[in-house]
Amino acid sequence: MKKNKVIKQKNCLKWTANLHAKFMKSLEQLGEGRCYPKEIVAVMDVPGLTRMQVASHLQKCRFNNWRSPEERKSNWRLSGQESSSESQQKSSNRKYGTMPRFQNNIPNQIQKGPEFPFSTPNTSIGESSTQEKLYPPQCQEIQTTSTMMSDVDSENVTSNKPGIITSNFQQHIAEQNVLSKQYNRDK
DNA sequence: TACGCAATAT
DNA sequence: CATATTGCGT
Repeated sequence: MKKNKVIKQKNCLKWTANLHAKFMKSLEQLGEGRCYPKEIVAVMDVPGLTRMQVASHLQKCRFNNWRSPEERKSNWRLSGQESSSESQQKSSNRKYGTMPRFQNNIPNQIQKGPEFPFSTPNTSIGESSTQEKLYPPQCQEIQTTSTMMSDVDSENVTSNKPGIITSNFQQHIAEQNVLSKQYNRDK
């Protein structure tokens, strides 16, 4: 036997807003109904990224819009509230290459806002009547994703340092690297 | 084969 | 909790 497979790493890819943005961009680029994980990976051209990871993330995105870990940090309260609405698709069609909700419009107009939505409600807890996005039984809301433009940088959890800074002019804070090791081992 | 998704594992 | 991995159906 030979020893190989040194490149076998079990990296827990950290889906940051940046990476996620690129991910979405690729989706739009490919087009609706054509976002195959393989293609996505190809267009993303991110070394280290495997089809599985994309597929896994894609799954979550499809189900719900997926909230970035950073955002998730902000609102984490309340519970319950569920709606029992179901829609059945009577299509034995395979939902291939479907995108998560909304899906950007066709590449017709790029939202280029010289402004950035700045919200600084980061003072503490307390108020937080954030408008929750409820899913009406039938219509879905369309939300425009913030058009972010930044380079790509693959973040490897393996001894990766925040060396790469989002060297850009107007870029919001860099990605925090608060690695919280949450090891919850139940007995 | 590859994708989609549920369940499951870490 | 988030992501990876596995398994099954299509």
